[in-house]
Amino acid sequence: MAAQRGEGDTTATPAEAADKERARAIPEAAVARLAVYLRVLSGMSESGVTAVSSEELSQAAGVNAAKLRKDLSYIGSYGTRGVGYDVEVLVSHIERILGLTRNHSVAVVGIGNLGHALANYGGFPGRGFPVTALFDVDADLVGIPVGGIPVNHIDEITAVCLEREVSIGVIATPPPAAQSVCDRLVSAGVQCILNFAPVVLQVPDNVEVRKVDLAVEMQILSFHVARRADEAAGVSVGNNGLGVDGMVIRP
Amino acid sequence: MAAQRGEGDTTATPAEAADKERARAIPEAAVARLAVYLRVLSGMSESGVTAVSSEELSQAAGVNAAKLRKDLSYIGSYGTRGVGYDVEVLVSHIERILGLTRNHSVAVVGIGNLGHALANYGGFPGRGFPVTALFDVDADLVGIPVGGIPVNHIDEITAVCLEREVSIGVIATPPPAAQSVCDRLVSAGVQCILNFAPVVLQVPDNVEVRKVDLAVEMQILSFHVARRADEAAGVSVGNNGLGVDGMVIRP
DNA sequence: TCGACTTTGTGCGTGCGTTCACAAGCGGTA
DNA sequence: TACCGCTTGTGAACGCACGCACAAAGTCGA
Repeated sequence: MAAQRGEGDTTATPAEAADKERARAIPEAAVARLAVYLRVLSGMSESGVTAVSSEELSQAAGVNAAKLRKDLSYIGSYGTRGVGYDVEVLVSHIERILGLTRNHSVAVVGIGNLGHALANYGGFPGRGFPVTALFDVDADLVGIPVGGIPVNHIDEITAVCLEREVSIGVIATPPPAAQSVCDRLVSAGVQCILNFAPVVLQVPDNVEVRKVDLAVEMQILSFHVARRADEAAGVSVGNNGLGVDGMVIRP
Repeated sequence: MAAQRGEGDTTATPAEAADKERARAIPEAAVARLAVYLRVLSGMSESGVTAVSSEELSQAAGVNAAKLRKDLSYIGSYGTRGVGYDVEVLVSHIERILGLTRNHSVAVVGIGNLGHALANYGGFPGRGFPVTALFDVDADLVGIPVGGIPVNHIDEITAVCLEREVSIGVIATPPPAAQSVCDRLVSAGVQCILNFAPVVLQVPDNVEVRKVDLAVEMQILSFHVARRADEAAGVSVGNNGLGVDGMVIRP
């Protein structure tokens, strides 16, 4: 911890090394937004847009312009002052930082409703994530192709994942099976797991887990709607119908 | 902004008002975790567990014990020192804070692969979110029941949502349709939207949007795997193969 | 009844992330 | 070539959230 930002590295290609060096310092939240910027930029690129200003891009991505510039500054200085950013240049740099240059192959475990949906996505939007393996416990499903890929039995996870060099595992199983599936994926060398099962997974330090829990998302929304309803009902900070100092905000 | 925490409210039921008062102060991040605690607690309750300490609960939820206690303190003091928390009590309080006492009915728009999966969830795990309406543009789908609910045409969103008092809208359409669908939901009075389409939605201030973007999640994972690979390759802070001070951490 | 132990609730310091504001830099123009 | 206006990149201040560490408070046993 608290490693001093020593600028004494002299090995490797200058630009490359600088990127890797920087990758550590990018805040988690900024990484998520970079992915959004990439999506917007890709759309612009397809529409023939070649240049964009931070103001335009930030609006399209739904964030603050200053925040966008700071986020982009984490990956380097690729803009032109007085002009803006070259769309293609930004796309390629963000892709490199996000590690999208290497092709990640994805395995989906649990071919239920959600698993089907994921398998049929077939190469997630924004490309670069080909689904190359599917697994399920149900013997009736084994061998049947879903989205063009045949389903393997769950016991084959380790072998198949090693063989096809799967780098990202997606868990879409019922909750009780999730941990066991996770363990198998880990033992197959998978270091990234996207978990749709409402379970807290136990993994070694070298494995990254992201979870998507639809019920949690719903409950967060529910919280906000409840808060809104309460505010509307006038149960706010000593609010008796008037503003704090008798002033009406946004009449 | 900067409203002083005035303790001069004398209206409404004491406990209720205190809750609403507090709801404003709960950090966004804490709300998300409360939902996780609720899930874990529900599981414990079903297993017959009646009491739990912050240490146990925090481990089950995968967070720091101190953080858990702080999160729970946002909703009130319902623990017993020297003992712990009563599971049922916590469950009911978290449910109230998250607004789960009122039944939210959910509409899913876009009955493709993902929409099917969502519709078949039928009342999301952890109950309280009954799916009561489905919509799609495809005339062939209209009338066909999915997960027990017949599909309506997308033009009927406003009427049906108003009639069934839908409070949460889920957008699972292709990207180009998302904004238009969103607008219709909003005009039907829906104030909470869960958006699976990779698009930045424009909504009025009084509407809450949460987005789930699978490609973004993948890309975040990709970033981490890339960072790990770089570290392993030795492109770290002046690392020449040895630890910072020549010591091997975790041999 | 009293003491010792256990666990909660929270005040406070620290670190991270966001925002502001402005200097630096570049293209266009005369 | 020199000036002007526009946009980037970033230093610095702010605010929030996290985690520590401890006092408060309750239970259990003697």
